[in-house]
Parts: sequence; structure tokens; C-alpha cells
Amino acid sequence: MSETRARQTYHHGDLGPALLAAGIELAREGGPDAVVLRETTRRVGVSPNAAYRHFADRDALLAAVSDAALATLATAIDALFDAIPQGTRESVARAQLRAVGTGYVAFALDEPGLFRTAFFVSDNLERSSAASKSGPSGRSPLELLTVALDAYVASGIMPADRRPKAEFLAWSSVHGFALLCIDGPLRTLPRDQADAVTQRVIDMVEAGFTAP
Amino acid sequence: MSETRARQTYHHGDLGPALLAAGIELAREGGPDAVVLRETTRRVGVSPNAAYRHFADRDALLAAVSDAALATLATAIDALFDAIPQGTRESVARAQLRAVGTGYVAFALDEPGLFRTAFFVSDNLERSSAASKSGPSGRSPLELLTVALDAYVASGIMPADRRPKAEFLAWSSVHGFALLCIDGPLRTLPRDQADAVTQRVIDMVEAGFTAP
DNA sequence: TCCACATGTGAACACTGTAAACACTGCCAT
DNA sequence: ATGGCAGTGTTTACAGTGTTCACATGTGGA
Repeated sequence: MSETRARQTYHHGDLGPALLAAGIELAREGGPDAVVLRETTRRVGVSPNAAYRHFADRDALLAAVSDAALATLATAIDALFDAIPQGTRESVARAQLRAVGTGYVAFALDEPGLFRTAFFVSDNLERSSAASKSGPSGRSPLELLTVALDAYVASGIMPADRRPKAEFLAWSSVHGFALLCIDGPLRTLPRDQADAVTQRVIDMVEAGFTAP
Repeated sequence: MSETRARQTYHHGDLGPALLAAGIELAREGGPDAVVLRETTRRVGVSPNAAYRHFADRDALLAAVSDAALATLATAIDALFDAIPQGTRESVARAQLRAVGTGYVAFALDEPGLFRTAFFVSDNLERSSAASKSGPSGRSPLELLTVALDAYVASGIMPADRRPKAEFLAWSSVHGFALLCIDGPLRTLPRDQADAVTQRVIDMVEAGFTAP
């Protein structure tokens, strides 16, 4: 928004971040496919090739946008973590897991374009601990989930032998549900109902972790 | 494969299905992005615009490929259904749910390109009962899941008040897990381990349906 | 001061989807 | 048999994309 008018200097001065911001806006509006290199530079008021001084490819730009989207998600979950009231270790652990799931789906519903972009780049969860994907606490979404599950074990809710790969069980359910809500058959589900079913999804995950 | 050599007649004679087959092959090799209209016609040995006599646009071709992929998935699950041994209503119901989940993830692992294409077209699960998406039994994957869950209620495993929207809980978990395995951090997990975790995902879903 | 280096530009290429006008062919009614 | 007509495939063309190469323009450090 600060660069809509034609700039006066030949050099932009802050092109990298400006391109990233424009890319994020495009992703917000239309998902990963919408982050088109030429359109990004157009919005910033610069020639298409200028982008290549700051990003190797279109894919590199998209990856940076994806990281930013992931960081936004992490920030949203961080906020829910901070709002968890004091209590027993068990109640805190349960609240943390619920916060991750709830924040995750809420982000997908509030920002579907960013959400799809966050998980479009395939290796984005592999090296998922990069700072560029983290919120204020310095933790990526997957790391926040790990925190919650470790608390599950520490507080005795979950037997230790179930802990390995548990994050993937939880992540699968919530991620799949989020996709169903924004792209799939649950697309037309009213928001309040979607929130209610989200809680059932989390209930299911909890049951899977605690049942015999 | 039958049309690799230049055809002799001006008219192809079977272009629609040939284009669909070429599109499926492209999807198998590289997912939805790889089904490129011009490349599809090229493989069939025909000019790009010939496709427009059979498909409204590239999206229509992609939708047809997507339907075919879904039908292939349904066929795979059908086969697992048929292999379920006789038994109590409860054991059959449990085996059916497990067959849907197992077949679903196995298809994603065996044919990641087709799997991604199947669920790329967004409205593909909305009007999900179309015959073009079904296997030999005439049921689409989502309908097969519905059958299994109805059997859960009928055999008394699942309380009837939990039945509404239960297919979405199950679908979320399995679909999310499949995505994790082909695109996400579980991409490098050896096949046998992936199969093992798949069973844990299904265990979790079962627990969520039966627990208090 | 001046010049090396970083940064932005221009023209060009190969690709894509798609539209409009044209060409060929097989079939049906005369 | 013989038109002609509807269906099918082709040609040409255009707008849009990512990307490369050569060039222009500033800016900071010696």
C-alpha cells in the first residue's frame, strides 16, 4: 500500500520485503496459484525481472510467502496458548492440545488462501523449525503441537508408549478436517457448526490418545 | 499407447476417451499440474484445439481425470470390501471401516499423482455420488465410508447420536494422514511403517466412535 | 573522486490456455 | 449417386506466464 504510487528513485530501497508483502496479499486473495511473479512485481511498481535480484525463482518467492503464512498461524496459536488459565498440569495439557487444533482450523477458515499456501510448498514441514515459520514464542505450529503432546505424557494423560508419532495422528485429523472445510464438502457448513465439529474432531483425537 | 504413431485418417475416431487416457497418464506422472492441455493432445497426436471438441476447457478435462481417479480409488476399496470374510455384523462393520481407511491410504501411497488429482477439483466430493466416480459396486469412496459407518450403528458399535457427520471425522483423519505421507513430513517414512501408522490412525478413529 | 557492485530495466524466448476461421470427412436425405 | 450438412480436426493468432541476457542506473567505499 505504501508503493502504489510510482516511486521517485530508481532504486526501490526495500524491494525484497515489499515483494514478499505483495505476494502474501496475493496468496490471501487467491491461494498459491494466485501468487504470480509478474503480478507481484506489478503491484510493487517494478519490472518483472527485478524480483530475480531477491528471489531465485517464482518458487522461492512462493516458499517465502508460505513461510510467512506458517508464521502467522504460529502466532495465532501462540495467542491461544497465552490465554490458557492456570490449572493442573493435566488441564493445561488438554487446553494446549485444544488450542492447537482450534487455532489451526480457525486459521484455515479465516484465511483459506494463506492456509492453502502455507501447506502448498511440500518441504515446508520437513525443515519445519526454521525461525521464518515461527510465531513470537519462536515455535512453529508443529513444534507447538509437540509441546502439547509432551505435556500429555508428562501429566500422565497419555501413556509414554503412545507418544511416538502421536503428533502425526493429531495433525492428520485436524489438517484433513480443515481441508474439508475450505475445499471439500464441508465448504458450505456455517461457521458455528464448523467450530462445533472441530471440537468433536479434537475429542476424537483425545479419545485415541487416552483410551485403553 | 495405441496412438503413438501418426494416425492415417483425418478423424481420430475415439479422441475423447484417448484424451482422457492421456490426461490420466499425465496425472499419474505428475499430479494435477501436469495435466496440461497441449501436452495431452500432443501425446495423442492431435492439434491442441481438437480437445475443445470434447472438453469445454482444461478444467473440464481435469475434472474428468479427477473423476476417473476417484473411480479407481473406489474400485480399490471395493476389492477390499469383497475380501472381507463372513462374521458377526460387528466384525464385518469394523473390517469395512478398516478397509476404507487402509485402501484410501494405500492408494495415496501407490498413486500419489492420481490421489492428488482426485481431490484437487474442489467440488469433487460435493456431487460425489456421480457414477463416473464409482467403482464396480456403483459407490463412490465417500459412499463406501457411509456404508461402513451405517454398519457401525446397525451393529451397535456406535451410538446413533454420534452418527451425524461421523464420515467427516473419519475422512479427515485418513485424508490428512495420506497427505502427510505423500507431501508432508512423513514423505520419507518407509512403506511398512506408513502402513503401521495407518492402522493407528484407524484405531484412533474407532476409539473416537466407541469411547464414552 | 571514481569505480565496483548491487539493483532495476528492456527485449526476447518458450511455453501455456483459448478463440476464430478454415478444412476435411462421413453420413443421411434426396 | 449425389448433394450438403453436421461433426471433427487444423491453422493462425493473441494474451499471459516464467525466465534469461544484455544493458542502465544508482550508491557506498577506496
